[in-house]
Amino acid sequence: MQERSAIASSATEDYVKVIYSHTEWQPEPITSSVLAARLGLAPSSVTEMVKKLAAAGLATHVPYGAVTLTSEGRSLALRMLRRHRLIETWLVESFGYGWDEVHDEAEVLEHAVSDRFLEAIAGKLGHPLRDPHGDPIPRADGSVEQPDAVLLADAPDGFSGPVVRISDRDPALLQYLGDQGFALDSVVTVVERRPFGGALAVRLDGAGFDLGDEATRAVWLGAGSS
Amino acid sequence: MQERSAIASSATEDYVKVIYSHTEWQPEPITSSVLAARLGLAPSSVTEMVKKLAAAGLATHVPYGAVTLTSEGRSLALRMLRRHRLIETWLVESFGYGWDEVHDEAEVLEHAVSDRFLEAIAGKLGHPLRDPHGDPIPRADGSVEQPDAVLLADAPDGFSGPVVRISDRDPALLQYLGDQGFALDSVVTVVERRPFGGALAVRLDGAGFDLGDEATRAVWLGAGSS
DNA sequence: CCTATAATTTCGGTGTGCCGAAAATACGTG
DNA sequence: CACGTATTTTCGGCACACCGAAATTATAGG
Ligand SMILES: [Mn+2]
Ligand SMILES: [Mn+2]
Ligand SMILES: [Mn+2]
Ligand SMILES: [Mn+2]
Repeated sequence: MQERSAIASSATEDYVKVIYSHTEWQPEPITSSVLAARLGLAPSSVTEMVKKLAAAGLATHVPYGAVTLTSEGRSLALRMLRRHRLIETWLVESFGYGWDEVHDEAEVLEHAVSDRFLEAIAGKLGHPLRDPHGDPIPRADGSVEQPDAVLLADAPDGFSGPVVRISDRDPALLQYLGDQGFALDSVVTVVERRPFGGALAVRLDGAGFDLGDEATRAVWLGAGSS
Repeated sequence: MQERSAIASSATEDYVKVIYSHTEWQPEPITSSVLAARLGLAPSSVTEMVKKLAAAGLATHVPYGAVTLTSEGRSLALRMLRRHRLIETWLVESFGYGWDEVHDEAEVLEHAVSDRFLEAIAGKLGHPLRDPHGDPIPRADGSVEQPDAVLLADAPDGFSGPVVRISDRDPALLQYLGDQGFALDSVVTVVERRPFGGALAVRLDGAGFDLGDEATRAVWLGAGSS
């Protein structure tokens, strides 16, 4: 019999959360260096910690290869994402935070609130299934509704569809896009791809924008039409 | 020029909080061993940590003597007590927690919430000045209203006064007292002290109780009459 | 197939906060 | 005032999570 799922440190919680969420909207498995970059840590630190995750039965790791979660690791990750995203939603709904202001606060609170408290806010919010950025909120039983979506950067000319998700990694970008009128469910149409790796021209509510690489790699569009 | 008040670790925050609150209702300064007991740590750990607090300018310590806070330590303590007690109040008022259920959750959250968040809940609560246990909530500017009070164990026979504070250290005791009808502002009268270190007979809302040592050392009464 | 380069891991080391055992100190009693 | 006891401190050590430098491994181009 192995270690009965012991209480994870907040470092452990952050690792599995990042490992899981990396493959949420894209299939590419995560490598040590990407994991290090996302966590803001040195690669050597990550290698060591990943070994500990493996020893704890949360991850598997082929040396020099990708890091994958075990089913136990996945359920811890889903638990943490539920926490993170419910807290973000609650900060927006109940405290008037902007969608560009919630991430850092949630990043800390997700490790601190009790299950009782978390389920209380889930109830107050009516058990929402997506957070302010369109990321799916796993249910308490670990099930998730993952929407089909196309990265705006990959959408063909003429494609049109609702905004399904905007990555919350860069608050400044979120604020910019919010100011421009981008919101979940607003419909975006790809007008034209400027030549030589230039910007992507899109239309939103009748208005036109040129979006750079960073922006088009942060926005996902749902089932639409070409 | 010394270290500009650096961000304190949650260990540091807990130490100054306990040091300060020990002299809140009683004048006796705190010693290493009492501090260790309150924190649930070994005395040797406390000695070392107190040295670090002193080095950080938060406390002063006469070897083999008492631990005292500097003004900087005191203001950090007040900041933490404001956090702890506002969070406790909020859990009771907005989440239906019982007064015996809030302490542990607050103990964690006090280190995690941002100032913005804390002041938001303070506003929602109407800037209360005492928590569910009667402990004063310091204002954001660091000022406190400390009520005059007598420990029930020290009150003379015939003394009568409103409950001003009940220590939140023992949840089981809080629950018991709550079940018996004890609440802030309910009036308690000391009837008689049973001989040979026995219980203390009190009256509350017409009903009589015999309270043991632990209970009478946890309840404070306000200005009353003999 | 061989090698240069980039990614990854290993290794020695750090800071924080904790512990138990042993040594030092304080203090009440005789 | 001296001594035994209780308190406090010192000391060596540990767990956790991190780092940079050096060593190792993968792999892509020639
Ligand atoms: Mn987020
Ligand atoms: Mn989010
Ligand atoms: Mn409390
Ligand atoms: Mn309290």
